[in-house]
Parts: sequence; C-alpha cells; structure tokens
Amino acid sequence: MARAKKIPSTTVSRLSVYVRALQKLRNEAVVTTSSEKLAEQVGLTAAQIRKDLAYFGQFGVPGRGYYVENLHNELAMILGINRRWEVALAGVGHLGYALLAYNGFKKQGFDVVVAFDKDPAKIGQTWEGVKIYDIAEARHVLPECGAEIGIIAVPAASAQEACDALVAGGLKSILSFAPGRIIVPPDVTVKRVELAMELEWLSYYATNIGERG
Amino acid sequence: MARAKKIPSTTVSRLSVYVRALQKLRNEAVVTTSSEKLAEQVGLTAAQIRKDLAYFGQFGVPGRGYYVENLHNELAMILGINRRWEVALAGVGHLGYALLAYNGFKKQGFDVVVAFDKDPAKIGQTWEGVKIYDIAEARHVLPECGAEIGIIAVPAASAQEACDALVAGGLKSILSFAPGRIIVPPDVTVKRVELAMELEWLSYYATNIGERG
DNA sequence: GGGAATATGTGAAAAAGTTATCAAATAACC
DNA sequence: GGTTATTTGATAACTTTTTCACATATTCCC
Ligand SMILES: NC(=O)c1ccc[n+]([C@@H]2O[C@H](COP(=O)([O-])OP(=O)(O)OC[C@H]3O[C@@H](n4cnc5c(N)ncnc54)[C@H](O)[C@@H]3O)[C@@H](O)[C@H]2O)c1
Ligand SMILES: NC(=O)c1ccc[n+]([C@@H]2O[C@H](COP(=O)([O-])OP(=O)(O)OC[C@H]3O[C@@H](n4cnc5c(N)ncnc54)[C@H](O)[C@@H]3O)[C@@H](O)[C@H]2O)c1
Repeated sequence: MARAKKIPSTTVSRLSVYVRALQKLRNEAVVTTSSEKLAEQVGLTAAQIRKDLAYFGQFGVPGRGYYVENLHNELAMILGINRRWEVALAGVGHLGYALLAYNGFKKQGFDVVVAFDKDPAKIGQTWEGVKIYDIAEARHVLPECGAEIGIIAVPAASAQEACDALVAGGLKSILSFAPGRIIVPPDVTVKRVELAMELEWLSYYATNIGERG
Repeated sequence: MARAKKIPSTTVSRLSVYVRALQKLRNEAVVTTSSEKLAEQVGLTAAQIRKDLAYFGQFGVPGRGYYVENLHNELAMILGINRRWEVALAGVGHLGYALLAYNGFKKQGFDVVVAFDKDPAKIGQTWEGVKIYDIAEARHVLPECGAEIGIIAVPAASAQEACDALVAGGLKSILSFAPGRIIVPPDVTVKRVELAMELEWLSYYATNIGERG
C-alpha cells in the first residue's frame, strides 16, 4: 500500500483507459489478456502499460499475461472506483440538466444525489429524482447528504462563487465546466474541462495540417 | 511560416490558455504585459511561456514585454481562431441540445450551423436556429454547408457509425463526447472528451490523498 | 520432470518536456 | 547621448516520461 514513487498524472489517466478496456473484455467473457493485446486494444505500447502497472505492484503472470477480472479489480481499487461516489451538481442549466439526465455516470459508480442552483424557479424542484437546493444552502445541505465530488456547471462569472459554496460544504474534489481558473484551498483538487480549448486544439491541427498524424 | 520543430501538444493547449488571458487583458484595456505577469495570471512559469512562444517566432520586445493586442492576434492566427469555424453536431440528445443552446462557442468563433440525428421525431426540425437532418444525409448535406469541425454527441454504441457519416461528409476534425475509441482514416483528427475518466481521475486523488498538491 | 514458448517486471537508454541561466536587445531616465 | 534597468530569446541543465531490451518467472506440452 505504501507506494514510494510519485505517480505521473498521465499514468492515472491511462489507468481509466485500461479499466474501460478490461470492462469490455470482461463483458466478452475473456479470461486473460496481455500487455501486448491490451496495448493494441487501447492504442498504446505494451511497455507503457507494463510501466504504468509497475507503479502499483505486480499483477501479471509471466508467460501467461493478466487475468482480466483480477486486473480490473485491482485497478478499480487503485482508482478508488470500487465503490459508489455521491456527486453534487452546481448549476442545473442546459449542461447541468444533461449531466443530471445522463445515466452513464451512475453506471460507473458516480451518482448525482443533490443539485444546487440560484434560480428561484428551479430551487425546491426535483428533476430526474434529484432535489434542487439553493446554492446558498450548500454548506448546510452537503455535509448531510454525503456527496464528496462536486460538478460546476454554472456560468463562468459565477464559477468561483459556486465553487466556494461547494468547498464550504466540505467538498474536496471538483470538476468544472466553466472556463477560467478557479481559486481553491490547497487541499481541494479541481479538474477543469474546457470545451472551447478542445475546439481550439482541433482548429490548430486543422490549420497546420501535417504536424500530426 | 515554415516551422522546423515539432510542436508539443501541450504547448498547443497552453496557447489557448494564453489567448484567453490576453483576451481578458485586452478587455481591461491593458496595453503591454510580460512573460512574468502572464505566468502569474495563468499559473505557469515565465520560462515556460517564452519557450512556448519561441516555437512560433519572436513576439516580444526586450526590456518591454509583449503588446497584448499584437500577441493575441499572433496566437489567434497560429491557433487558426482568427476566423469563424462552422461546426456540425451529430446527436441532438441531452448533451447535444446543451451544446446547441450554448452561445459560448459562437463567441469564440465556433458556430454550430447544422445538426444530425437518427430519431425521426427530431429530423426536419429546427432547434435554436439549427436544422436537424438525418445522419444518413450527412455525406450530402455537409459538403454544401461548409462545416469543417464535427461534434459527436450520440450514444457510445452509435459513435463509430456517426463518425463515419461525418467523415464521409468530408470532415477532418472531430470532437467526441462518446466514451471509447473511434477508428478514423489517418488524415482525420479526433479529440475525445471523456467525462467519466475525469471523474475517475478525481476519484484517484480523493482516494490517495497527499499524492498531489 | 524437463525443455520450449511466452510474457512479465525492471533497469538502462532515449526522448520529450520543463526550468534555470545569461548574453543581447530595447526602453526609460537623467 | 550615455547609463541603468528590464525583459526577451536562446542555450544549457535538469527532470520527467517513454521506449527499449532482456533476465526471470511461469505455463504448457511432451
Ligand atoms: N452548455 C454547453 O454546452 C457548455 C459547453 C461548454 C461549457 N459550458 C460551460 O458550462 C457552464 C454552464 O453552461 P450552461 O449552458 O449549462 O449554462 P446555463 O445558463 O444554461 O445554466 C447555468 C445555470 O447555473 C445557474 N446559476 C447561475 N449562477 C449560479 C450560482 N452562483 N450558483 C448556482 N447556480 C447558478 C443558473 O440559474 C442556471 O440554471 C458555463 O460555465 C459554460 O461556459 C457549457
Ligand atoms: N449527457 C451527458 O451529460 C453526457 C456526459 C458524458 C458523456 N456523454 C456522452 O455523450 C453522448 C450523448 O449523450 P446524451 O446524454 O446526449 O445521449 P442522448 O441519448 O440524450 O442523446 C443521443 C442522441 O443521439 C441520437 N442518435 C443515436 N444514434 C445516432 C446515430 N447513429 N446518428 C445520429 N444520431 C444518433 C439519438 O436520437 C439522440 O437524439 C453519449 O455518448 C454519452 O455517453 C453524455
């Protein structure tokens, strides 16, 4: 359990990729696989996969490969997804509603259990089985409902304010869809998803053809 | 124009960050800035910024710094966002509708001009001023409407099929929200946004406290 | 049980990316 | 106009990440 080395953030991201590939194999009733086969499946190199796994221990059988179910369970435990996570949503607008209505997260163990907004027309309602509270109540509501992860889907101008409310409620992990930096205490982790930046990335490679591929 | 070195993908992503920071400064009527000030603004090091810019040329004035407007224009040109991009949307479900209704992209020059779906109840309708066509018509509709970037917001099981349709319509740049790999010809660039993976990333750091921060 | 085949885990090499350093260039000031 | 203070751009040093290569462990099969 006591891991010496610092784990690269890219390795953590790839762990998710491996988990998904293993889920697929498990669904297909495949019992064993190898770093080589996995590499082909996910589009990476075998060495990369073995190196990533080596940060966390030894999961394979030389001459045989990996037992799909076993490796899946190990990686799920490492990622902390061998459990259910309760998620709080701030901002039930267009994007927020799409997230609420999406059942793909629940399938992966992420369950939106409470929502917050600022709009009086929405506060008090229940959408998709999730009750919407006033964001000002977050600091009181959150500690009671057990949510540990927050999602911010409010306009950029309100993002800092909404984030502060979630942090005041005790959340330490936040996924934000709002463009722009959010300031949080050092013990809070924020992951941003900036869709405009993804489009700009595509724009770059579309404009400068031949730099990739 | 003829750049010798290969540009790191991370540099391209940071270019977007710089552009946003410069936009902000321009709105505040700031005329000049420096790598040092920019670094503080975006949370990077000054050396990193100068290095990134150096891939593309010389934009600064020693002893003075950078002219905000000038640098913004240069970076916008490099990223290819000094123009309007027409975007095609495949899948007008919960997420697709949120994207359609979002005006933030248009502000950055990305304009959804056409949508595709498979659901007969949606085909033929016009939502948010955007007409929804049968995805099967994509190969005929796309060449006429000028869209160059595609966004995939269909269920994972249909993602490959929808992508094939967009590619058949001539698109070479695609942003996909569907989980899982999509196979495309080598001249097509796909950027995936996997929200479940972002949540798993948060789960990891929430589970293994103290590995970051 | 032994030998061939296979695929891991790991240390070393290579590549990529980031940070530090500094000479050269420019501006501001007197 | 010359001196000083800045800040760039480039190079060098360093760090991180990826790839390579192979000894080692295990299975499979005869
Ligand atoms: N819709 C998209 O497709 C899309 C795409 C990329 C990024 N985003 C980003 O996601 C965020 C949400 O986008 P949207 O389109 O859903 O916006 P929206 O305007 O549809 O919804 C925003 C919601 O947040 C609520 N809100 C506002 N201030 C609040 C506060 N302080 N606390 C709690 N709730 C508050 C509003 O009442 C509203 O319900 C924005 O930051 C946007 O930039 C959205
Ligand atoms: N909704 C979310 O918040 C969310 C979050 C993360 C990822 N995603 C992903 O985004 C995608 C869309 O999610 P959603 O919630 O909007 O789904 P949805 O079911 O609400 O909408 C899907 C839409 O795609 C259409 N469609 C199905 N097959 C098609 C095809 N072959 N061609 C064209 N259109 C087709 C459907 O008619 C429907 O309108 C999914 O892949 C999902 O995994 C969604």
